[in-house]
Amino acid sequence: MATTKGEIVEQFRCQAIREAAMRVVSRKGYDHVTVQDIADEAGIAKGTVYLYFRSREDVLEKTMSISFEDFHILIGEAISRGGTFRECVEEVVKAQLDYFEQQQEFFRLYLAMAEPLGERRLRKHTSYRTHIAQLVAMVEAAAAKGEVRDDPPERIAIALASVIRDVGLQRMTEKNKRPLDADVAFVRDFICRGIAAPLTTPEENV
Amino acid sequence: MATTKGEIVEQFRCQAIREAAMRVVSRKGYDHVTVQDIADEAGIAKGTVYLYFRSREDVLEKTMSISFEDFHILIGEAISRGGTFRECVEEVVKAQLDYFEQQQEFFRLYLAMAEPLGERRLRKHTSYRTHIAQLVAMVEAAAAKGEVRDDPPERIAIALASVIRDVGLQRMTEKNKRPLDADVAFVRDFICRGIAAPLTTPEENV
DNA sequence: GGTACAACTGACGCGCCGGTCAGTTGAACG
DNA sequence: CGTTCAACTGACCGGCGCGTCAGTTGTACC
Repeated sequence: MATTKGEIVEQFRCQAIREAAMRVVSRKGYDHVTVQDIADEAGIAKGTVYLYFRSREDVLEKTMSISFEDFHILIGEAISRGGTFRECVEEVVKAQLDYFEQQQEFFRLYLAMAEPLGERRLRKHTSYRTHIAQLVAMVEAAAAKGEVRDDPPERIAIALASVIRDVGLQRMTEKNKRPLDADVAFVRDFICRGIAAPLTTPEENV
Repeated sequence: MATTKGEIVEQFRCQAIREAAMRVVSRKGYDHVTVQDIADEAGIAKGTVYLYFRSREDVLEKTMSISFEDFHILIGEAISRGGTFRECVEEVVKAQLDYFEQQQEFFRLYLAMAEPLGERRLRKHTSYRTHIAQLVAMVEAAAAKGEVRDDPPERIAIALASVIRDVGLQRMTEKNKRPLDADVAFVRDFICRGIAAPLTTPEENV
């Protein structure tokens, strides 16, 4: 038997705990989540958490990594959907803002990870670095085709991620939302007309 | 006597504690600072802290507010130095990146405040809102003169703050620094060519 | 020197949290 | 029904951090 009954149960429990952890992190923030919180949210005893994870940090670490997997795939698809750099940006922005809207819990996790302080995390988390690396690759590809200015791709990628994140955050805290498309267009134009190659002068509007 | 001897001593102590708190926050991050840390850094006993502040939160709150005062003044001056919107942005970017470089302790504090999670802080801190309000006012003034696109000033201000912050952060974590001017120019062009009014097509370079 | 008082100290109380482990539950099997 | 065993539980331990307060120190005034 490839997967025993016990292994199936283990998978199920692990997933339930991670999902609980995600919900709790989204409510209380990474630093303020206790193991008891996670256990309560999952409807199990605290000790049970330790049957499936080594420590609190282990739970949170794995929760983040796995939550980011879907996100990475999503962004990867968005990038490959776009042709020009402008289209790529539009797809990425749309994908991110939409996903943030749908998965508010994940967005909070994303914010927690993007938070620079806390020493351990300080942008060092693998998932976050992977995310940035995706954007850097996108920018480099565009740079090779002469579609973007000759600036460090890391700078551009960071700037892109920053703007998307903070616009997403602003959307979350607003009561009456702007249409998603309006913000997608805003960010796309903001980015593209900010880093468009100097040669191509008359860019389209909206 | 306007200010008694006791009041002078009190002012002095309060300031010493706040400065100590700022240094410790910059090392350990907002959430992980203990009152004992602050007391040790200030060279006093923990109990003494409570003679001048009501609680740990009170120390950190006041530390933030007062640290931001200088910052607000600095940014205000930068804005008033600039003529065109482009110049204003250049001045603000330069002022911020330079200040972040000089006052790394403050920059960490700034990052801690910009962090969205943690409920209490979540962009609600007065100092941070004032900071954004400064930028919004700058954008609105430029919009009135037709220098920027017709997008919500809040969006533009947030985007500006985001880019500056994250570029500053990237500068901090890099070992071999780019010249400050290079990053100032990068952010300025990034912003301006991204939100320049559609009419003025041929913008200058660098 | 003696007194009074403000400033300061740091050990202590208390509650919280991560992690453990002896005990309980319940399912599977004979 | 009895046995076995893995899964699960939650009381408990050690440590930590906030805030307190009885006690100490230093200073000003008599």
